[in-house]
Amino acid sequence: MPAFNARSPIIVAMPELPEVEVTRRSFAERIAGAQVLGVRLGAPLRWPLGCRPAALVGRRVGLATRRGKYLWLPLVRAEPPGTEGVGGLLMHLGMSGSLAFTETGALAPPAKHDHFDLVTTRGVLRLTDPRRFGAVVWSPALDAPPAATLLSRLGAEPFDEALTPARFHAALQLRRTAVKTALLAGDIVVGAGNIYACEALFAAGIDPRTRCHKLSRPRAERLLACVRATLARALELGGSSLRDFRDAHGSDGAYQLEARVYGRAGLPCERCGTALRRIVQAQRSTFFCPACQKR
DNA sequence: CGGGACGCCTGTGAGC
DNA sequence: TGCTCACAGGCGTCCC
Repeated sequence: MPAFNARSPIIVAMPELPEVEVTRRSFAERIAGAQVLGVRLGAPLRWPLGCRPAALVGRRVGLATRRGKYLWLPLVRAEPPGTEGVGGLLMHLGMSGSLAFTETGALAPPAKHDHFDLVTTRGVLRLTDPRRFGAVVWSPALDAPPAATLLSRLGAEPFDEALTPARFHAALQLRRTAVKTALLAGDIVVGAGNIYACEALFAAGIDPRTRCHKLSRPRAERLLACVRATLARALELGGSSLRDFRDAHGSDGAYQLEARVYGRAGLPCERCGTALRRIVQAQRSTFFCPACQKR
């Protein structure tokens, strides 16, 4: 039983947008410029790779980028002359995946849940994913299928300044579903997974069952600010945990989130003392304070 | 066409 | 103490 007033430390096993971004930063510059020597495949992931592993050999690794929770690793073909092509790997960590880049010579042999190794001249990029919801998919270009198809459904990046309060509010006006469900769906704004969606709605004082189109402009603006603040805070924590990880403390690189509502059903709201509730929306648990969060 | 249900997969932990 | 089994979740896909 957690202490009465303590926030529950939640070990975030699933990679949310902040952790994906921290992961990207951890290897992007170190692997950029390397040449692909080979690919090792383990158990199948969500989708097949989509090309022969040998087709990647000799390609030059570009700078990894992120869109939503997807990572794009450009693999440039330069030889022979006249056959230049960008192409690359679209990667997703699912809910239990992690990526680690290990300098050449220090790599452990692949274990049970290591499903993909990109062996390069600078080291090995390895995807580990116990539940195998993750994916590594070849795409001939970022703006061609299958990458473009997968990314086409994504909403705005949460920190994109083009996502103004007015645009956020306008997008919500077009929806009749519950606001929590819309946040999770990620087609208006990406990045708020189940935990962050709950936490952001609590911070904004909005009942997760509120229909999107019922939200006033000021409340929509407040929600957007809270989504951003929640993700920014997690990004800070993710960054600090990564440093801990490098210092050889954490064993799995997980970081801790101070949850005010997530996983705390029955415990008192730390703002008003009312017992927090758990409901199910779109097959997912939602945690909220029935007193602080208004429709 | 919006919106909700389903299923993939396996580690975890509650309950017997 | 050991076993069973529901549950957790991102998100593409299917169906109403």
